[in-house]
Amino acid sequence: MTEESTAEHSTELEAQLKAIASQRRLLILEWLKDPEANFPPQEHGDNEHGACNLFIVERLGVSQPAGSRHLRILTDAGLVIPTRRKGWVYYRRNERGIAELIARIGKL
Amino acid sequence: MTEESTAEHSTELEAQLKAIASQRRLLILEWLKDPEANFPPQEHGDNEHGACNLFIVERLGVSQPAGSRHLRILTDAGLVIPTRRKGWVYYRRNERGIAELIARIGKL
DNA sequence: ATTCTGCAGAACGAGTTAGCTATATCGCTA
DNA sequence: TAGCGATATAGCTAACTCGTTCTGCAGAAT
Repeated sequence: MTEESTAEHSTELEAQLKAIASQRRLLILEWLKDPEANFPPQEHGDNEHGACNLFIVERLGVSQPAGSRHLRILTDAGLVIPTRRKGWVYYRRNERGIAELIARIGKL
Repeated sequence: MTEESTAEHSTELEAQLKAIASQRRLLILEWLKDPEANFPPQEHGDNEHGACNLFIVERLGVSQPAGSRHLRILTDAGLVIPTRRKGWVYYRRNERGIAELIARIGKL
């Protein structure tokens, strides 16, 4: 940490902006607003953790590695949170990170 | 227009997001908040129209064509407004466009 | 223990982006 | 009209993005 220059800040903001500057990733964030409505049923309670990689990949219509990378970019940007559970990885929105990004952009 | 799918929306939003997903273009927008403070003096009143290409280029530390393209990307995204005047082109923030973008992102 | 399933990484190709130099255009001035 | 200064475009290269397929790894199930 101990970032003092604004350059680091800008770099992080830039990474977040690039993360959402993609139609597919915008869709993922939109779908994750309501996992139960947008994805097939999962085991009881698992929707609380979001949706698993496979469902997202299928709905995006891209290969599994491609979807995996999109989710990684969103994760690295602090916009989604992965949860490993019983062999699957569920992704849910990081509302805090998203709110922070929105606040930063609001100062544009 | 009768846009039926949300794709059109997303595409335009995506273009705007890509426009600001660049450190250099973020800097331009920041500097244009206060042209008088960030750029050399120009003819009386001209700062009201923003700053000319040359000053922005010099401050960015890139070649003139590179700066020109950054400004074009911001213009196409509706985030800055060019004003031709006496052989120069002054650029100023398009506060309305910026506010619209911020509002859209707020719905993330 | 082996096998199967879900996810992530490596490696590659196509398309895009960002920088440069050189050249063209455009408006003002003489 | 000719010339000059400020911008924009053309053409090129390097680097990055996003898609693919193939491979690797971890945990569950048989």
